[in-house]
Order: sequence, then C-alpha cells, then structure tokens
Amino acid sequence: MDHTDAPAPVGPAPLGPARTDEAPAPHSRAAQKERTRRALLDAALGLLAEQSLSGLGLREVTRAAGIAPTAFYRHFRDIPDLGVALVDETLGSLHQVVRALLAAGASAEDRIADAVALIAAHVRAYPAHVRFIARERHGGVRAVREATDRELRNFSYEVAEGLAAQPESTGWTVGDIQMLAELYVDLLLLTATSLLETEPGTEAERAVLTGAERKLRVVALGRRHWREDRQDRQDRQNGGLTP
Amino acid sequence: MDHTDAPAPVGPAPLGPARTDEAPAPHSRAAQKERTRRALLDAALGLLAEQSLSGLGLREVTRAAGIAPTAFYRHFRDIPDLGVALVDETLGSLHQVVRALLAAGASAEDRIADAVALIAAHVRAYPAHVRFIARERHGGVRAVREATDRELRNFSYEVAEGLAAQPESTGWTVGDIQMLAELYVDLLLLTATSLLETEPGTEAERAVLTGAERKLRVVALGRRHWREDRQDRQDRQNGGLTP
DNA sequence: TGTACATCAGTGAACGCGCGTTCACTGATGTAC
DNA sequence: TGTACATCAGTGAACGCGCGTTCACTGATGTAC
Repeated sequence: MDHTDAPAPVGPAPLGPARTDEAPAPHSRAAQKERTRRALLDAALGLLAEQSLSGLGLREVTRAAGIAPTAFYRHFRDIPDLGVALVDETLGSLHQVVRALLAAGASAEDRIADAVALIAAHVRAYPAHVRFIARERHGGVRAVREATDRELRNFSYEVAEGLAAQPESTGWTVGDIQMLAELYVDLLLLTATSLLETEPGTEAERAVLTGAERKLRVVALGRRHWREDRQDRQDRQNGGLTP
Repeated sequence: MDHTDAPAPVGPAPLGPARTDEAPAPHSRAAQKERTRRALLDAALGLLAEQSLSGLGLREVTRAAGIAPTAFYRHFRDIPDLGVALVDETLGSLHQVVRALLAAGASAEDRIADAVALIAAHVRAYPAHVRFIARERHGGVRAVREATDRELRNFSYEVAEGLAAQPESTGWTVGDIQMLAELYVDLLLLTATSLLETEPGTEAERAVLTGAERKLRVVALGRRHWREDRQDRQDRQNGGLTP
C-alpha cells in the first residue's frame, strides 16, 4: 500500500541534480508529512467501518496509525477537521464516477446497466469511503454533515448539466432537470449503500443490482413521459373538467 | 404532553373500589417507572439532535433526564439498548402514517399531494424522532442500525401490500411491486430528512415539498408505463433487432 | 382496617480508566553563506 | 563542498476530567394475613 523504497518520478526528469523547488525526494519533510497524514486518514477510515465519527477518538486514531497522540495536531485541528478532509477526498474520487456515468451507454437501457456497473465497481474498490459518506451524510458532526451536503449538491448540479445536454431533456425547465438530477443522485447513493451490506458475488448482491436497475428504469420511464403528462395536467386544469 | 394529574381511564370503569390488576394509580410503582423511562428517552432524543448515538454518554442522558446515573440500569442495559427502544417507538408511530398514506386520495395526483402533506405533518410533529431514524439508519451502532433496517423493510412490505391492492398493479410481478414499494419508502424518507433541514413556512420548505411531489410524479408516471415498456423490451429482445 | 414484611426504583460514594490537550524536548531535514 | 543555524514533524511525560460500572443503601409502594 505504501511505497517506502521506489522514488516516485513526477514528470520528465531533467538531466543534472535534483532541483530544490521540484517534487521532493521520498524522505523529504513534505513527503514524510504526507505519508503520516495518509496513515491518519486510512486509520480513521478503517475504524469508521464499525463506528461513527462522533464516537471516534483522537488517541484511537493515532494508535491505529502508529504515531504519538500529540503528532495528530501537526495534521488536523481535531477529529471533525479530519472528517472534513475525508469528505473532500471521498467525493473527489466520486466525481470521476459521475463523469463516467454521464458519458455512459448510448441507449437509455445501456446507460442504466452501465451506471449500476460503475457504482458497483466503485463501491467494491472503495468500500470504506462509501460507507463513510453514507454514515456521515446525516451524522452527528455538523461540519462533516455540511461538507457532505455541499459536495452532494455539487454532484446533482453536475448531473443536471449532463442531463440538460441530452436530447431527452428538450422542453424541460431548469427546475425539473435539477429535480431529476437529485433523484438520480439519491438513487445511486442508496444503491451504493445497499451494496455495502451485501457480499460480492452473492445472491443478495445480484438482488440489489437488479433492484437498482429496475428503479432507474421506472425513473427513466417517468422521464420519457414527463412532458406529455405535464400537458395533460395543464389541459385538465384549464378545462376544469373531471376526465 | 404528560398527564400528571388526571387518572387515565382504561375501558368502562366498574363501580366500587379500584381493582389491583387494572391501570395503576398515577403514583404507582409501574407508572413512576414508566415516567422515568420516558424522561430518559426524551432526554436522549433531545441530545441526539446535535450528535449521534455512538457519541452519546450514559451520564449525559441521566443528567438531562434529572436522575442519578445508576438509575439508568433500571431501564436499559446500555446506550445501544436505549437506541433500539427509540427505533421501536419511532417506527411504531410511523406505521400510522404509512397506513394513512395507503388510504389517501382517489386519483394518482391526489395521492401524491396527500402523501407529501402527511409526511410534512409528521416531520413537524415529531422532528426529533425523524432525525434520529435518518441519522442512525446508517449510523455507527450495529444493533440500532439493524433494528432500523428491519423496521424499514417491514414498511416496504406494508406499502407493497397496499400497492398490490391498487388496480394500477394488475399484471405486475411480486418482485416489481416490492421494488416500487422500496422506491416509495426511500423517497418519502429522503423527503422527511430534507424537510428537517428547512424552517417551517419558509421558501426552502416549499421548494422541498414541490420537489418531492415532482419526484413522486416521475415515479408514478414510470409506474403507469411499466408494463407496456416491459412488453417493448421483450419484443426487442425476441426479435433481436435494433428498433 | 392495621400491621409486618417484601419488593425494587432511585441514590451517592467510590473505582479505575482512557480521554484531549499542554509543554518542553529531540533530531532529521532544509537553508544560508 | 563544508559549516553553522533554522525549521518543524514527531515524542513522551504530565494534567485534570468525565466516563461507565460496582456496591451497599434508602424509603416509598405493594402484598399477605
């Protein structure tokens, strides 16, 4: 997991001696500090599998990271501060997934299958991160909750932009597209969370995946008939008649 | 909220002196114990507005309830045990809401408006309970998480039964109805959670409510076109043609 | 109804423990000349 | 290149504090006769 030996080459190395203002040597102060920071974040993520942030202790984290309790303060102000760092990290990696989702499959049906597969792959690759977000989205630490909310809102904006670019969205209001984007983001997060509670390769996992696909299909269908329905409702309202 | 004076009449009171195996007098041991239990649950709910269960202290709860720390053990084994009691209480009250939802409005559009109004009323009447469920559904205390999951699954079964009884569900498989029920339960819970983050009577509250109605409308639309779509997909698959 | 005894919800002192935070420190890395 | 000094990530002792849990207790409520 950590590379203590191999020097990490950053960009094309120029001839001659290492320059001082470039990527630091593996044992430079900055690199060592970064390595300890990672150890803290990873230790916290591990411990958060079984508890939530508001019950996590500073000493507990440093013990798991293998450093003295006091060294914690070189990296974070307190536990909530570490939590916000975890949110940033987690949702940064999720942004890539969102972009992949928006670029996925040609037909509506393909997009659904691709979306579920992408989510599943991400959950299996970063289970601790996903669990952390699910847990702290409504958790007991205000700063972390707000950071998560903010990031998820950004996701829904990003998804909304993607949806707006699709031909299926012609004639839709901005508000309706945003509403749809939120619906998709919530559904995908719910799917991710349910997946965490199943073992890979089991019957239960398949059930969650097909369930998620069907839910997305219901929403996609609703989307397809949205405009005609809006027209119907307007007619009914203007006519004032019971159909 | 609590009736310290008036004796609670249970059934038609017979003439003559109070019977010993009947509803106890207001200062009977059982009544007093129940009152203290309530004080503990209410104190915990209050404290859980700002933190999560895994960070809640036994002494903190007894202090807020106005009793000695040691009296806690007369009512609960530990904090998780109290958490499970809160889950039972909260989701018991929610069952009434679910039943009301299923009995609501005649047209699809009416049902949506009624559902959102019922949820909103419940959230405003029991904000602490709703927040507790949202927070601990994916929280750090296993026993509570499992209790919540179990109860929410029961909800989805109840909703599925209700949906199955509707004419719109003819021709649907049991699995598809269950899937739809889960979708509705998740949507309503998400709506409830979002409502908690808005002040009653504000613009933000209205935005959440109309957003929720629109999301439910998308799902209802998808539901209406589900069977024809299933037929389409089967045809496409059997024919093996690109449409 | 009156008396003697049993029950048990709530008390308060005491315990050992791990917590978060402070502080002066060490010694490797970085910088100036 | 070599030397002298500055920086600063990580250390370890120490602190006061609130925690969960134990225990023997008190005294009001309940029960038997």
